Amino acid sequence: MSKATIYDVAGAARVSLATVSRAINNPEKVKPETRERVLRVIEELGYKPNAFAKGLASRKSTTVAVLVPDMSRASMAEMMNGIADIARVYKYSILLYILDSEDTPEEDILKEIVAAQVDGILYLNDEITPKQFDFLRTIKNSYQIPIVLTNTIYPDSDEIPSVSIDYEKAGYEMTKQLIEEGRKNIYMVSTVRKYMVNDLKETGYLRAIEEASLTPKIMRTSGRISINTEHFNEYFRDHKVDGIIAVRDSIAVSFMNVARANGVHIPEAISVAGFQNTKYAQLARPKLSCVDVPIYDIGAVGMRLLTKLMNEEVLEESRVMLDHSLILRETTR
Amino acid sequence: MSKATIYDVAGAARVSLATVSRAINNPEKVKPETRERVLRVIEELGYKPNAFAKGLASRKSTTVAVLVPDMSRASMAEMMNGIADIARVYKYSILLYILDSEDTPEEDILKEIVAAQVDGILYLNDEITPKQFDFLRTIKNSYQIPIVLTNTIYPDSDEIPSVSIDYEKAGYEMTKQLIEEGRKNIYMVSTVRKYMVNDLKETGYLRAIEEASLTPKIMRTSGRISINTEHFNEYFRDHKVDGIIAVRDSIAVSFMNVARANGVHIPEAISVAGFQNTKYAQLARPKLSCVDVPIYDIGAVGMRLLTKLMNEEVLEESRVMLDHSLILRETTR
DNA sequence: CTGAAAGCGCTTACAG
DNA sequence: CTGAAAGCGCTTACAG
Repeated sequence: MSKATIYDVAGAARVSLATVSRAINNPEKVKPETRERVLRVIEELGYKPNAFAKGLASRKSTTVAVLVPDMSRASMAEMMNGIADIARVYKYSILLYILDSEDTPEEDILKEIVAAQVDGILYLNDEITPKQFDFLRTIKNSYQIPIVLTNTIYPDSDEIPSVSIDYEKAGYEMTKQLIEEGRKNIYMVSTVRKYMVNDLKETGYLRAIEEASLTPKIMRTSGRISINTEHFNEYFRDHKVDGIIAVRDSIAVSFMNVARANGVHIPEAISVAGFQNTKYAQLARPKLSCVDVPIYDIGAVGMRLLTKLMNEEVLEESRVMLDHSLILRETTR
Repeated sequence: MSKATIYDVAGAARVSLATVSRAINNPEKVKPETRERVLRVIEELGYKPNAFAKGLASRKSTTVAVLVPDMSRASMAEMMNGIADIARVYKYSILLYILDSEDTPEEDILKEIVAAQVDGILYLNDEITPKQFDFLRTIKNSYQIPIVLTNTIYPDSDEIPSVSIDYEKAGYEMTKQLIEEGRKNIYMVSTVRKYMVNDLKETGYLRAIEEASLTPKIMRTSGRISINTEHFNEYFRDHKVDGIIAVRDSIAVSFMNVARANGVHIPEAISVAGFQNTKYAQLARPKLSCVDVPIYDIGAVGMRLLTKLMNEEVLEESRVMLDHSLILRETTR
């Protein structure tokens, strides 16, 4: 039961270890009979090449690093599913690096990744700061490690390929939807921290609002429910609101709760929409209208793109935008 | 910027590569002056040992495999955070293996893990079937790889250490709580599939129900919202219900939605409770009462336990139960 | 305390 | 098509 080595296989198949290696990695270079004999022995012995020896000798790891700045988001898990499924198809292993949201010692991570000799990197988050982007660019340029941004886009630069949906367009469309419902005082509820993707949603929102000659109103909240509650309460006292587009489903639901507590009916008085189509949206009452983001697919396509890059194939496009759709349920009319 | 090797360091520090290796791994075995000189050079060159060479030579990978049968659960992400934080402290890397829920070719995964030479394995899920348990036992015994079960317990066997809360007790306590509220027709809403942890919750429920001489009523649902809805509707037609304990928060919320649609008031007519204290529970209206599971801690303690095992330390206890608590919000009275 | 050398299990030109 | 041999970058007894 202890692991067989390539020598064991070579001995049992009466060939040299070089032939065993070839039978595995370049089957076409070895005579069919020999190959089959070797493969049979491999099967019998349950042989599997030692990943370290292989990595050391070949300088390739068939491993990708997945950098996750923050695992706490619900969508991360689903994206990981997409990544893992494709990784399995292409025989890549996944090394997971969770970056602390605040004090990320990026130098250390960099060293770790380099030492681990990963063949590629997937950066998966809707937030990416200029500093983080520079960090990724350094890795890419200094060590020639291909990188794909997953579910985010870095503006004004095609240096690092990305996979996401067209968040600007999605923001535009959802805003347009509320405008067509006759809403005049539409707020976008965005986040305090600088999230690239939320910026795009805002841009889309602003475009639609301007086209309709309405007044743009952007409200920024923290992600924390307790703080939001107070924040929203204020708005009900001081402002006129008849439409809300939140950058996340959970924020939209949080808003609805406050609205209800203030005796406001949804969607009669206010239309509400979110982003992502999470379980929160389905579980909420009334059921939340939102932008559906194909998060599994984003992960899967991102990983697929990375395999191409690692294979040194040429990409047709460096910014892949998957299709999204508006799911209109009960919080819009 | 291309990676320095141990030879570069040795050359620059005017020592042999053996000394460099010792300065890193067994600092006490090298004279302070020499050590400092070496360490300074390492710093200057930005040297980081090649993980493959190190793994190959030492037969240790400082890598742990995290086996995740299903990434889609919200709690998984939070548990991963706990694991990753502790892994970082002890300098372990994380290799992520997501098992397909259905057709897991366990043999393949086994081979991969063995080939990857991981030092330890974390199995993280609330479900573990006898088959999966046997699989883990095989790995443990045949390859001497330490394993820790995270957020699950395998009954009647201490062979594999585990970290979780006392789900039986939690189930008991929550049931007791509803009984003390005067509820007589308390249902436990559990899952169709065989989840070990849910079995424990049921056991606790049954114990409390029996003690109070009530009739136990276990309803099994799938995890899917649409199916649940129909299922719950039936219950309202045909059964008397005044208490619901769902094995997951999301199921509890789903139930509440159906209750409301049937004109039933919560908590006046029915007390409802869930498990986990997820964001669903906080976002729901009325706010859901539930058992709080310290999921981050479970991950962290699980990883910590694994480091001890990998270090061949003796464990004081092989079943670690962390504290839980009942959070009584608005769905109980 | 330090160095020379073997060895970890593979891949890959280089011959044949 | 196949084999002998060097080499990947480390660790670790073994001497000294």
